[in-house]
Amino acid sequence: MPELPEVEVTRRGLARRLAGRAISGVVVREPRLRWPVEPGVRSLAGRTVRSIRRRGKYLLLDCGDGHLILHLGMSGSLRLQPAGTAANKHDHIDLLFGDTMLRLRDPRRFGAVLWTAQPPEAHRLLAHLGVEPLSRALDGARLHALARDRRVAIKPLLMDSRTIAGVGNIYANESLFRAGIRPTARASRLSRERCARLARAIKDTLRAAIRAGGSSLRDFVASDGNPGTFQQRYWVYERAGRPCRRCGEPIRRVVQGQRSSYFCPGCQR
DNA sequence: CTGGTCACCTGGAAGC
DNA sequence: TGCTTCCAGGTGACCA
Repeated sequence: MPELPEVEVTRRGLARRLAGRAISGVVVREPRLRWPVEPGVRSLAGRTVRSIRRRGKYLLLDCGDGHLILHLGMSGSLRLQPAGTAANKHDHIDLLFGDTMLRLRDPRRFGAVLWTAQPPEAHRLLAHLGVEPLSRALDGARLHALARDRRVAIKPLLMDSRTIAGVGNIYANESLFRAGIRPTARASRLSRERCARLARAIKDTLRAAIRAGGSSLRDFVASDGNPGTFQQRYWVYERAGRPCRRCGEPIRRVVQGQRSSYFCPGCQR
């Protein structure tokens, strides 16, 4: 579920409450996530969380002598609750901070909790991530350069984390609508101008989603337990057959790389 | 290298 | 009501 905006909303909520606080205990109820939760994670008590950063869809908790790397997969959420709150099904891991705890819930268990003593950017899962979409590094020229020699369609390219980090299925679809580009357009055929438009659309879409608290379709809640509302503003995502909010033509659905793509045949070329 | 497919896992909705 | 099938915010591994 969580794409960049949901991870960023989570990060901001956690940073406000946890930065500078010491881990007083760790509870691992279910270590079978995307990768087994390493035994070392159970012995983090005593360390202080200095800061919380984000790279793509990864959250990085700086603990001084190492980083805790968190990923929410398809169905994960991180909530701050009073320590001692009864655990529900799928509440796999708690990080205790005195009277507060950070709790990972993840029904599908595609998420990850990893520890690394190396700089996190050097970790094998992060080392090959592409440009941060909200950074200045992503602009029309950069996107044009990334797309220029690629035979794939633009939509799967946007979702390829080695190219751009953090754009998932919802926001790839929504960004392409805003840019007026069909998801099936071949990346290499996009003009410099259309790439500039798309780069702006990606940033505008992600920023608007963050302001709305992210999207909550099934599972996602922010660290305070509140759902996001951006799903109410979708132009195309999960709107197949319904009229385009701009021109009225029915939204179409096609499948690319086993993921659903949605577009308006009138507004997107 | 590239592009395409499969696998991992659970739960909700739709179909019969 | 109950069973079956399909689908879902991700991404590493594997193949040609």
